[in-house]
Amino acid sequence: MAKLNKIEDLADRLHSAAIHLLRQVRAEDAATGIAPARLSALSVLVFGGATSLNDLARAEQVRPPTMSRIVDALESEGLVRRTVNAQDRRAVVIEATEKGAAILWQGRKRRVKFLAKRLSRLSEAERKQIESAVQAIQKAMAK
Amino acid sequence: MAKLNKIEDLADRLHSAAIHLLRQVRAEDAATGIAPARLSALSVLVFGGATSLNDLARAEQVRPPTMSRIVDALESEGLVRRTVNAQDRRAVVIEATEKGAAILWQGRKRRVKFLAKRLSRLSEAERKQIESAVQAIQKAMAK
DNA sequence: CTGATATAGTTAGCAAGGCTAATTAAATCG
DNA sequence: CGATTTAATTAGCCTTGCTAACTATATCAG
Repeated sequence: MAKLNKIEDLADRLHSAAIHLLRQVRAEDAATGIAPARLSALSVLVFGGATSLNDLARAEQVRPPTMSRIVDALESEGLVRRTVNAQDRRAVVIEATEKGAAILWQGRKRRVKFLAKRLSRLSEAERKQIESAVQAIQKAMAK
Repeated sequence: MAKLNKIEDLADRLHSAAIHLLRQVRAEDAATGIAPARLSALSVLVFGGATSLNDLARAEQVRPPTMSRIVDALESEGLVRRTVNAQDRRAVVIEATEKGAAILWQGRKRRVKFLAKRLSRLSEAERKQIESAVQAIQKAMAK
């Protein structure tokens, strides 16, 4: 009843902390005026570059029809652009427009600044602890 | 360009780690057969006890009509029970049924076990780092 | 004590975002 | 060249978010 439960307790608290953190950070996204799934897809395009629809769907862990509709919405808002892939005319190339990239950047800055402000409440030592923990978490969660 | 950017870099990495972690953990919930918003509301009822509809909506950060519908669904699945509050007959008391609690418990165990398994890949020292970081994160994110 | 106001919850109706099944068009393979 | 596979879309469903409007009960002011 000792070790395992201790790890499960830690898992539980880490889980809660992650939920709590993301809830607050996501609230900042409202200021972009872009709905969550759209913003997330746009982020992949801005930071990862142009992709096909299937790859974008995979990256966002949704099915292609779902992503097709999200791209429709982003396109009609002028935030992304669809072009036919010349090498494979079945496929489309989706990329962020200038406008899309600019809006995403503002939102990104807002989110990171919010979290940074919260982290600035801590001591340098506490931030170092988080720094180490982030690495450990990445290691633990790697596929 | 020194300190502030360093904190923002940390904020960025912490944010990514939280997203990555929750994405994987949530995938476990599919096995419960209960839709996400319903599962989350049920969790509040099981771990926090009976509440009014408005309180439950507040706890889940949604509006009352949204919660009313979620409770409808949970009720028709036999996972929660609505009764009239005798002190204030406008209000309802919502509580988990035995069945609801049992199903939630299984899902909870699955989720925590999944995360614990990932954490068990780490050294005791790395888990200690996460332990400290969780406390620091809670402190940083407190209202 | 009664009429006005406030509060708890529901209903109606809309939008976003998830899914599967079926379709269209292009590429590839035998 | 015909059959199969692949990329994307369309159609149609469900869940979950919202606001506005409604019902029923409680409370408060005169």
